[in-house]
Amino acid sequence: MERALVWFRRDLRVDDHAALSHALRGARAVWCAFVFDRNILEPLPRADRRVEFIRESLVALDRALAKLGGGLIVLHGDPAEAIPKLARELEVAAVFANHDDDPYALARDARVRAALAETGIDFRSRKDHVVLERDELLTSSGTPFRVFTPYKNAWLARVAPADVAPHAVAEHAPRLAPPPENRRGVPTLASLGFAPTNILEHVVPGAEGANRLFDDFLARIDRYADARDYPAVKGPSYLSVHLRFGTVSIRALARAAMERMQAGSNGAAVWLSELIWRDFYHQILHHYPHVVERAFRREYDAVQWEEGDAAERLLAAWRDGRTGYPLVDAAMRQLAQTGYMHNRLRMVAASFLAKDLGVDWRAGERWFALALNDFDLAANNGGWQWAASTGTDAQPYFRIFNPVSQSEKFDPDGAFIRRYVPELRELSANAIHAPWRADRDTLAAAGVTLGATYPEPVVDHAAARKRTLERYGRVAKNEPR
DNA sequence: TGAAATGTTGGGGCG
DNA sequence: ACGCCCCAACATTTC
Repeated sequence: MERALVWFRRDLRVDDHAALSHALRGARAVWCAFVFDRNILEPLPRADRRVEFIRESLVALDRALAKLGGGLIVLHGDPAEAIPKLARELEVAAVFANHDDDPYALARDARVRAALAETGIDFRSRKDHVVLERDELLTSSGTPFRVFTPYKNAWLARVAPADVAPHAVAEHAPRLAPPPENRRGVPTLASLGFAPTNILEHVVPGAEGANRLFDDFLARIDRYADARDYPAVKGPSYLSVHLRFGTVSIRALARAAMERMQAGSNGAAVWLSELIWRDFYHQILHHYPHVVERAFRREYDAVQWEEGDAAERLLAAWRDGRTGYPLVDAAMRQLAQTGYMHNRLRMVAASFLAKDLGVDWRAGERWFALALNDFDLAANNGGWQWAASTGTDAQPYFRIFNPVSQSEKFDPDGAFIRRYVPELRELSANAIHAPWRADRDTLAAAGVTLGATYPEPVVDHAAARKRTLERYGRVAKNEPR
């Protein structure tokens, strides 16, 4: 093949890149392109941290490609038009891309493929974003795994070094072609119609940002198992946003985790499980796309969630971090302020919305989808369905988090709460988890007035718990399965 | 990748 | 010394 085009989407790096490696090995001249997808950008609020992360990561990607003699062509429009147009202009024989199994992306790629085919251009896509995808790992009877633990065991038994070996790029780099003169440069945020955000205060974009985090994490991965549940502690890798946009390769992470696990690190084993959860939810989305709209366990589509103004007010209080439950509020404010939320808190916040407020989990899922820098449809949907007990391998519906005991367990001295709910800063560890239980003097001494400086609890947990047991119990009785 | 309700046990205070 | 009660601590079951 003489000429090829690599279309970057959620894989904004040069190293260990399946489509790029494949194209470089198959063609004499290879161009690289990214499209700011109008269909995705248009409905977004005019300030979105992800758009800024992507833009900055593209600048880094362009620089990395330029160092190898190439560069990045960045377009703005509908990919189904922009990619075929560019491919014809460059007279390539094929467009290479990595799989993206989100429903929108599948439809988009089908349109691109069809439009390319009109002028005889191939569309070739490869697995890149997960270690095992689609039908690669099935039960012995040939059905998809629906429960995590057997999936994980099969995954560990099945994944060989070859599955996580890097896709070579550097040695074929001389085949990279520089962008045409009129196609140079990454558009500014303003020219895309977006305002700057605060993401650069929290995240270093691009492969360099990912590598820094990864180095930092490898130095403490052995402590991951013990540290990961405490939001005030630096336990997690914080790599999720980089995994989402492919500024780091999943294979590089899995490789390191497997090596350290074999060397006896329990922390590495637990962290690898989290990477396997990611593969698990991606194959769930592939096999059961109805989860995007409905419960994985269809009988739970019949759950009667709270509705009307009261439900809207509860949802707004949850979203804005003013439920009166300090850990929940701290979590929701961390999300709004930084675009990140600690994983333990995602479970606490999701459980609170579905099982304390009785609000349809899909409303929470939508908010997370807007606010999370690392938002990934498969993982976000899986996590929400798990928390709402409607999902695959979900917790039983009667398992209901107590937001106060979760707080006492996982933020024992209240350090995390104080960081994001500063109006409670002066409360002692005894009082901070449930300020409404503290006596008048304690609150006054800390400058707290419930209902004025900090909300009263929007619901009573014990009563909410009973309502939730009834809400789900009706379904479980009516439609056993 | 719970929590609450209920049951059991055992130590200590006390008459 | 003994029975009785209380209740914390732990275990089991129930949701």
